[in-house]
Amino acid sequence: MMNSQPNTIEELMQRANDMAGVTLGDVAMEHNTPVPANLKRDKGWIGQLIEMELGATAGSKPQQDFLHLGVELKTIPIDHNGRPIETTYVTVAPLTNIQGLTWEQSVVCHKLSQVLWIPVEGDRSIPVGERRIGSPVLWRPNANEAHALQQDWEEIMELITMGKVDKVTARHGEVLQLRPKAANSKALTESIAEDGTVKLSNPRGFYLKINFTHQILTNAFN
DNA sequence: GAATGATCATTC
DNA sequence: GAATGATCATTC
Repeated sequence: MMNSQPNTIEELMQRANDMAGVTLGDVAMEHNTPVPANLKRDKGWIGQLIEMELGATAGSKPQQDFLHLGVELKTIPIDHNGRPIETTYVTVAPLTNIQGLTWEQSVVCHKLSQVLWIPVEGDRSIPVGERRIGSPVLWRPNANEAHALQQDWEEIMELITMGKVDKVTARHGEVLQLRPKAANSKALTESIAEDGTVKLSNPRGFYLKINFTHQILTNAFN
């Protein structure tokens, strides 16, 4: 069961605000969806449940969840202090055909231009169905945040362009990092070699670091 | 394999 | 306890 697409940001925010304080179990019941005992084999379950509730366009397209509203949806697990428990996946990193690609043209920039954050209790000691949804945060990066993101993105993409993708670790970047994003460490995709030819590497994704998303949530509630 | 949704689990 | 590298389910 899927709610209809919201027509305006106001409508989207009203739905998001209506979820605040509600448990995942309550939302799941509305959608006749069984609640998993844990997320080991259902890592995307919460995200997909919230998509149903808010009427996000289901699909695997590399674009914002609410394209007509210019909004990307992200659920984010938080601990009892409101600090994010996990980094936030943004998108797959392009490893080929990237000559001339600018920050402004990048999928990272587009997806992060406006994000609706839905905090959800993520402590593993709380049964999934009893975890409560928090107050939503509609965020647009301010000048400092946009600059930090662009800096990291440009530094990482430069290394990829130079054929050094396999030398980039999660330690690169202040707010944005590159990490594996694949079924497992054996998965391969084309990338650029140091001599400019094509080679194979483990697919990577861009992730937002915890300190960055924590600041976003903190700024919104203070 | 590639894209979505992410969290798990081992290592620091 | 936090962060990095590894992994899971699903769709096409």
